[in-house]
Amino acid sequence: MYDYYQCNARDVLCIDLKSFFASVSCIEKGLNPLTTKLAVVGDTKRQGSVVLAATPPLKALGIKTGSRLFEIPHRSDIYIINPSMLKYIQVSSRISAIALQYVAPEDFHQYSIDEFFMDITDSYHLFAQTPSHMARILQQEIYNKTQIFSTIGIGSNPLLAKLAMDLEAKRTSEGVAEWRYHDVPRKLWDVEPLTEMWGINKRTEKKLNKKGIFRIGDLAHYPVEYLKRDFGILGVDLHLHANGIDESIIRQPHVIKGKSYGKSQILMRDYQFHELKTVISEQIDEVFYRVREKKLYPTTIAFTVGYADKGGIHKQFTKKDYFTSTMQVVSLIWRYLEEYAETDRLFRTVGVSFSNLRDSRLRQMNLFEAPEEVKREIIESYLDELRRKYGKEIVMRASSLTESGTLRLRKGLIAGHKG
DNA sequence: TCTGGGGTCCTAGGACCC
DNA sequence: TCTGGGGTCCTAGGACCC
Repeated sequence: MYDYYQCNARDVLCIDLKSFFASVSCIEKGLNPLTTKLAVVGDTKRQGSVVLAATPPLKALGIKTGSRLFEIPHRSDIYIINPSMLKYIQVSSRISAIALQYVAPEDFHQYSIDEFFMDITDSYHLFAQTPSHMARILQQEIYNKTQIFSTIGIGSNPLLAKLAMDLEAKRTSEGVAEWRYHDVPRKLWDVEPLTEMWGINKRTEKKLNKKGIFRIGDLAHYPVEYLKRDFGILGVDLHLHANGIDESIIRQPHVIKGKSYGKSQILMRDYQFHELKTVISEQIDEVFYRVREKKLYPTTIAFTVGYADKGGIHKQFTKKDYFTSTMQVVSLIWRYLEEYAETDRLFRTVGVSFSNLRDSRLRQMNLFEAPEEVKREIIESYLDELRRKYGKEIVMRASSLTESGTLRLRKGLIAGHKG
């Protein structure tokens, strides 16, 4: 047993916007999310497309996030629509702004587009009697101003707040639940299967089951040294989390270790090998544009291509200096693929990712750098200006106009979704 | 009836240096 | 000459999140 008196004792809220994409899309159409059957899917034209969000009445029919479009029954009372990412981002920002009326920015953490944390320890007194009261005030205000329902978990640390939200608040009609350390044995330890808990998915569950661990309580009582031996740091985290312990404090955000920017796509059809070069170029162009906007250059670039049936190639390259142009990266990748890809097979997925980013402002001009390189950089920065002025898609490579180009199709898409 | 897209973190093993 | 060991960087691959 742990001495919970030694642990963080804060008042943290974890707020989840209920069926967010689906709700926003309903509201946009003047429909009520609580009574309408609506699903937002990645792309309505693809039968295999995944469901990104579904309203509660549709979920009641067995359709959930991750279901496939072809699993949704053909019925006149079911709406199936494409995402409107711009709209979702707008609504999400409005809601975050509401939350920021109640905490200082450093006590606020946006976890994803539809989930955020607030440490209200120092501020809730100004607005409410108790943390739970504060949660209800916030929930009500979000609803009044946006028509979006939220579920809120309250806990003594971010983990307990998240667990309270996932495992209890979501299942109640009011959508608020509070978990303190003393609730852990009663509320957390009976949880089963293990995948119910944040941080445990199928693979880990399987490995834990082999050890005879089936409930979170089993995990909490399993000797931590064995978990450490078999799972490393993750094993220690599993042990602590099963005991409700999480020492992170929102005001001291952890530094992200290896930030990366990437772009990946599942292609609309199977591609032949020679067609890939265009797509890869487009992706690299886009990611370069994004990192340049942040005044960064990558020292490591990675790419993945997946065959249509199965398997694929993943490779990363690191350059002491750093990569500065699309051409440079494309030719490196292409040379590799020409040598190692099975060029007579068909391809279905492509992705690139940049990491190990360096601040370009610190850049020292390398006197030995090929003049061609410098020229390309100048050209790219000029094109960036055009992109900023007229939008990312205004500048297309000539190859994008060929059959294999995807840019024209993607025009009007944001974050890979139809906007 | 294959296929969302964007991320983060961890580990193991090899290369290389002192 | 069968031998040391630690630090750092890099790559591949796995796992999980929303």
